[in-house]
Amino acid sequence: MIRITREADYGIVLMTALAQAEGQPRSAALLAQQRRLPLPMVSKILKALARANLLTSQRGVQGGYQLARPATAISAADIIGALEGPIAITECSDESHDGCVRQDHCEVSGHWPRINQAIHAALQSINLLEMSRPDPLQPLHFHPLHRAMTTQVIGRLI
Amino acid sequence: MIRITREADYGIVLMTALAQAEGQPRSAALLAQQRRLPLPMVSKILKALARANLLTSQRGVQGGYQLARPATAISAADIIGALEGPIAITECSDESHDGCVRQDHCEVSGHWPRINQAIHAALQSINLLEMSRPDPLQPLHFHPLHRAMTTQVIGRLI
DNA sequence: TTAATCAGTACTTAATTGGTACCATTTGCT
DNA sequence: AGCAAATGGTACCAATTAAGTACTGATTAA
Repeated sequence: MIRITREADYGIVLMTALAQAEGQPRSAALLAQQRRLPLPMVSKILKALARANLLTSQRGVQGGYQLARPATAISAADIIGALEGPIAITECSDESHDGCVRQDHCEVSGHWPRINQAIHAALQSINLLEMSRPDPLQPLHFHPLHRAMTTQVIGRLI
Repeated sequence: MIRITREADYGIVLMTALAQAEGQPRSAALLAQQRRLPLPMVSKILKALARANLLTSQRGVQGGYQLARPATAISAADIIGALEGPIAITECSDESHDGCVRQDHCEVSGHWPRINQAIHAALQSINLLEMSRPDPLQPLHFHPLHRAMTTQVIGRLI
């Protein structure tokens, strides 16, 4: 129903791998191998995370990436935000709103910030340590949201 | 950072218009004109909302659409879910997870449901009546989330 | 000096979205 | 009965975006 890009998805996978590395630097190649992700993508994503100051990088032999802060101080919102940039939930929510031709007729524009904030708060409430722990609260294939949506939207499975 | 489709965006605009119609049926053409949206899109969206039982429809002359329930009983999650279908936030979160080749190496898969639920709860906490009211709490062009992301992601404006 | 590693950018291909067109069906009105 | 106003359904095209690849440059430790 709401999508993040695969880049952000992979980003979280990689960040959890680094969280489990306990401060040891890990090369892009090793992480790609561990998580079975294509190396060029891994490389690209790690670079972006480093530029967003979520990772520190060390070049050269024995170099690699490590978390820039403790895992508890990195949220899902941090990671997703770093990889997807400041694209808000609708077009009206970014600065180009000033040019929105429907501005005068759009009664909800003032309410999107509230929705955005709610989502942002939800993502910020989940930190990397929580995501890195195995032992999820729920069995692996139980997806409550998905089921809820499936029953609601009859016959429109994509 | 997280996106919904324009279809869902328009959907909320149209639902607020219908909420303000106070039970009077409104035709797709009228709504398109009022909100300055392309008629074919409006038509398509209203049809989907009716199929999801958020609207009732009346064919023929003087027909149109109206809310199937009170505005307080319709949430942002309902509307977005009806229009975007049960696409969860990542691929791993839908039923095809069973075939996910990275399953054994993906440590976060058990945590996505938690994230999805958090977002779903956030969207469900906002109902249509709130969205339909003018008088937003904040001035029209103040977008806290966007600013936060902008400062966080330096040099990667898209 | 050499090999490992990160940094940056440009490019190609595939998928998705936004939007349109068309025709069928239903219904009220004259 | 017939007409016009509506919704219902489906198929389709074009434009945008995302996913993934390739290549070249810069840095560092041994």
